[in-house]
Amino acid sequence: MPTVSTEDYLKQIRKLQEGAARVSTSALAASLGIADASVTAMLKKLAGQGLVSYQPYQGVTLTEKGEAFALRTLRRHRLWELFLVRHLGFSWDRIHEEAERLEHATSEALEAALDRALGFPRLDPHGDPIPSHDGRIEECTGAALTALPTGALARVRRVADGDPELLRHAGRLGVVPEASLEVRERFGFDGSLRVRVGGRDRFLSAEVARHVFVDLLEARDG
Amino acid sequence: MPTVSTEDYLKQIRKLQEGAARVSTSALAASLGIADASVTAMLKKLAGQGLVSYQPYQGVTLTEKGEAFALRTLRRHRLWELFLVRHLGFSWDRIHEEAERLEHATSEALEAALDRALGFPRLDPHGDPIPSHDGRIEECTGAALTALPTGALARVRRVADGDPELLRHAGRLGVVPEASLEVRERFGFDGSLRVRVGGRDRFLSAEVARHVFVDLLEARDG
DNA sequence: GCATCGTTTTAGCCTTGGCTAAAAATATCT
DNA sequence: AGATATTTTTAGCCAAGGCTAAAACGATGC
Ligand SMILES: [Mn+2]
Ligand SMILES: [Mn+2]
Ligand SMILES: [Mn+2]
Ligand SMILES: [Mn+2]
Repeated sequence: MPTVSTEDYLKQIRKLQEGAARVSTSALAASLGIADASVTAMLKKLAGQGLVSYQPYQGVTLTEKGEAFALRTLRRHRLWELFLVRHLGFSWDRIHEEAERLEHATSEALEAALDRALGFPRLDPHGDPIPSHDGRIEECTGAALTALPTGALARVRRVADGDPELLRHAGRLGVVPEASLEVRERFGFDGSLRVRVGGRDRFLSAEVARHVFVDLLEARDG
Repeated sequence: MPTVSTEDYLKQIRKLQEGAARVSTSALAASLGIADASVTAMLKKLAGQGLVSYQPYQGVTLTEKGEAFALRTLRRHRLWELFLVRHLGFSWDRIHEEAERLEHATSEALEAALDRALGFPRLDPHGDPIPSHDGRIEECTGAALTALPTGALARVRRVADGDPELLRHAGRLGVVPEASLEVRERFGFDGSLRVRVGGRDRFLSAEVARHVFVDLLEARDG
């Protein structure tokens, strides 16, 4: 049985591994808020358990076993996030820290019960894919909203879940997964946008637009 | 913030304190499944935090602060138990170990959300009282089923939650809180009973009857 | 009143997962 | 290449929460 720390390390390594093949000690330490030296020590333990492949000075990668545990924790995390929103009335900017704890207190049976109660969902409230029970996970598709031309029609697919304040802001504007929007105007000098969403015109800063990912429905001139 | 161990110790001390004023090191150790020496060490730490009053060789009692934490954990435990039954389809004999972990992963906000989703319940699935948010808890009333005379009509108030097998058995017989029953026959030699419950006659061993607590509705001759 | 017995504490050890400061390895720049 | 800067590891420390074995305490019995 992995510990809470083990689960959080593996989950974080997996996240950092997207894009870069090897994860550096310092990157992992910074993202976990833990001292570099402590991470070095932990990586040796994880390697000893066959959860990561670690060579001194060369960073880490997850083994198959490590990735399976990482995905199991991520699945529980995202099931809880959706459950908190749908069944307990939480707003999507308050669920991350709750799920961060609940994911470690979730048995196989509870995971299955959550999944069933939610109708075997494929996406969490932020639009991120929920890994399947047997460890498959869909790719995150969708282009950043910043990439859309004026006049484009698109559907929001996902909003990056890193910053609760950004989530609360986007949520108030109606920029949530499944929402349709149209790019009305682009301000090149600062990268901000005016979009039509939920029957209203909204201004989105570049900072917000960078964190919103969409599927293009139609590109037309404005 | 108390740790998981702290919460479990305080909860257990409170439980053992019912009936006996002071709780002995060995009783606590035995009930937690931890070595006596480890408990001695932990009690010193808890005393240092003002959570228990501890004098060497004299056992412990909870302080006001300690009792407040104990009741908070117990509240979360019982809210989760009820939630698992009502909203996640668990049976009442499988909820204890789940709640034993979830109780420690529950924020103030989550506690409140559970309470609301359940309609501010007063009893858990076993009929045990749920402490209020401000730390009040009702007494466990009700007489043991073994004490009822033949012909008595009663309503089940509570079933002792110590043994999952007993719970599963009682559940299958329909002996659950709120169920009405009538004592049809008493077998003095072994203390077992025949009762009418849920439209059927059921035999209850003394072992089961000892763990079922009822409110007497009417005592009449059979 | 003193020896014995069970309970409790002390002593010494362990693992987990943190920390800081210093040393070593790697990367970068001239 | 050599000097310097950055990254990573090592060394040594700590607190929490366990363990066993031995010593001390307190209750009991004679
Ligand atoms: Mn976590
Ligand atoms: Mn999410
Ligand atoms: Mn617990
Ligand atoms: Mn209960």
